[in-house]
Amino acid sequence: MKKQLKPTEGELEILKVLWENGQATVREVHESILKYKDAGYTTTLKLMQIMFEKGLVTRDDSSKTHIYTPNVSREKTQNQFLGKMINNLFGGSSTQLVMQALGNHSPNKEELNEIQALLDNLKKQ
Amino acid sequence: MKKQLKPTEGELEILKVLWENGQATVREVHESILKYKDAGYTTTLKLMQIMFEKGLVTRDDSSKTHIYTPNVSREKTQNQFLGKMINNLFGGSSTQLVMQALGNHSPNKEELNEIQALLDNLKKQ
DNA sequence: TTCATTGTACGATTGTTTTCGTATCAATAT
DNA sequence: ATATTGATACGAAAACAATCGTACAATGAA
Repeated sequence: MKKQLKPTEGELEILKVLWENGQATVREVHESILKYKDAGYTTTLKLMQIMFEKGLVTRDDSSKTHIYTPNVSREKTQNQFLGKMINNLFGGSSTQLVMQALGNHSPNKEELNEIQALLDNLKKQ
Repeated sequence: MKKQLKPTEGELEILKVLWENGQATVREVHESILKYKDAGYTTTLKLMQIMFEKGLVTRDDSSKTHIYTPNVSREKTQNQFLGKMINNLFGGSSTQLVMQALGNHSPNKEELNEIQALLDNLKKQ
């Protein structure tokens, strides 16, 4: 198993769009990013090309407009970042991270129930 | 209120040591980092000097060997990174992050109780 | 056909972070 | 006194990330 490389900040923004859409063209990704920040089209393009070289995405270049697909799972990437964070910032304790996240970004009733359900499940083991 | 700048990866490693020890010399920080990765002493030194310039740490240079103290709180930094992560990787849902963290780094019984307590508290509101 | 539009490729520049070599100073031991 | 040790300062290079301009190809409309 090859160790997955850590996407950069900019790459993450692109992956986010790809994860949400399943796949996308450069144009689509770019439009999506434009909604919240300024950027040149070729900048996004270049980044996506680099991501392709790195293996973070695959692409279908059978037609003129290439279609990109994420090649790393959102879950794996989430865990990668969570792990780093737990180590660097929470002294290795995932519980600390959970507590801090819960305390600061209070979930609503429904979400609380979801978490409760998961918690119950963990307790059973 | 001045917006706190986001420490880099390397800066975070140093802050980690400072947070754990309350304060430390360059030598101490460096020894600590050596335990898990290779690095030159002057590299650590330079980084800490830069962090001083940025205001991430303060230092007491009254004696030859300077003593560094963190100048950003661990909590604030944690939240800063949590927030970024929730946005970039968890579609804005802190609950998703919590679920993922709980599911993948299972806490022990005691920790489960801690979380339960916090959860109960949140439910009351 | 010709022109405008919409794409990709890619080199070059800029900016940021990390790394390291060298100079230098202070304290201490010989 | 001088050499050694352990510290800081700092410039410069290396590595990495992001940005952009320009060239060029394909497509479709006039």
